[in-house]
Amino acid sequence: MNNDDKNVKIAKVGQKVRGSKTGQPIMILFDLLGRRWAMGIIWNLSAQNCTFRELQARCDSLSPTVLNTRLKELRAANLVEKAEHGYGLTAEGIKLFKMLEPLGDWSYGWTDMLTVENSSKK
Amino acid sequence: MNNDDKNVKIAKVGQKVRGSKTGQPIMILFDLLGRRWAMGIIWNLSAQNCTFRELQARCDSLSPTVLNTRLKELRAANLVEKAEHGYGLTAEGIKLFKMLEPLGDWSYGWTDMLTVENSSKK
DNA sequence: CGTCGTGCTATTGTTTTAGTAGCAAACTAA
DNA sequence: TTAGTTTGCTACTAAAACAATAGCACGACG
Repeated sequence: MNNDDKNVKIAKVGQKVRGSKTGQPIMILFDLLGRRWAMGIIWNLSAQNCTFRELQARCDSLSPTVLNTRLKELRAANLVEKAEHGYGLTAEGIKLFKMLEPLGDWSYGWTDMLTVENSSKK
Repeated sequence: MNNDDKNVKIAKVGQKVRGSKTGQPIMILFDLLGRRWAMGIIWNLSAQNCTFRELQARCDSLSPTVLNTRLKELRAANLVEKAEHGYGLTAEGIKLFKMLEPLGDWSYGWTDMLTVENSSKK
């Protein structure tokens, strides 16, 4: 079961990340989070633990291929783990979420601003 | 010059995002930031304004195709704008960066933990 | 005039993601 | 026991995103 995880590409410090060759921690993190649905999965799991299919439903029916890939990556990154009821965030995952949390409120004002801009200009 | 921006796909509130059909602001944001180098560009611009090529160099020589696409998206999202010296963050972009900033410190501990884990668990 | 740096497009090939189907294992109830 | 569900996940194919490289139009400078 853990053998699969060996194939998951999570960069180590100093190693090349997909695009980034500097290997700075922040870039490794951005590389991981900058994959489709990575942050969405963390966001949804923060609300409550989910089974594979629940998570899939919450993430707008994303394909199981991608969900499984993301889960492997996030588990390899020690942000997500198998829990009682499906999957859940690890302690580190919760810490990360706490830092992302403010984005939730901010995003409302941000999208409002975009809407106003788009409708007012010309 | 602004005509190009019309083709940039940034979801409006309530609209479908690439994968997400819920159209929640936070998912729109995650969709935008969850594209390659989006957060890396914001991170680099927070340090100082950069010309197109400087930014390219800082972002590990990412292809101009992608850089230009990201810049269009981020400008459409009102997070990045043309500044005196190349490109820079908007006021909103700076706010966003302030929220991402804690990730920088945290990521060091996080990658350390991963390294220890990987080397200790056979 | 040449030549330099800038922002950017075009082209081609590779990688990622989407979309769908379906299977093996665990559980449920008859 | 056996049939039906649910769960986690793999296989396959097509579409989209991205990488890599070349190079062009423009303005500044000599």
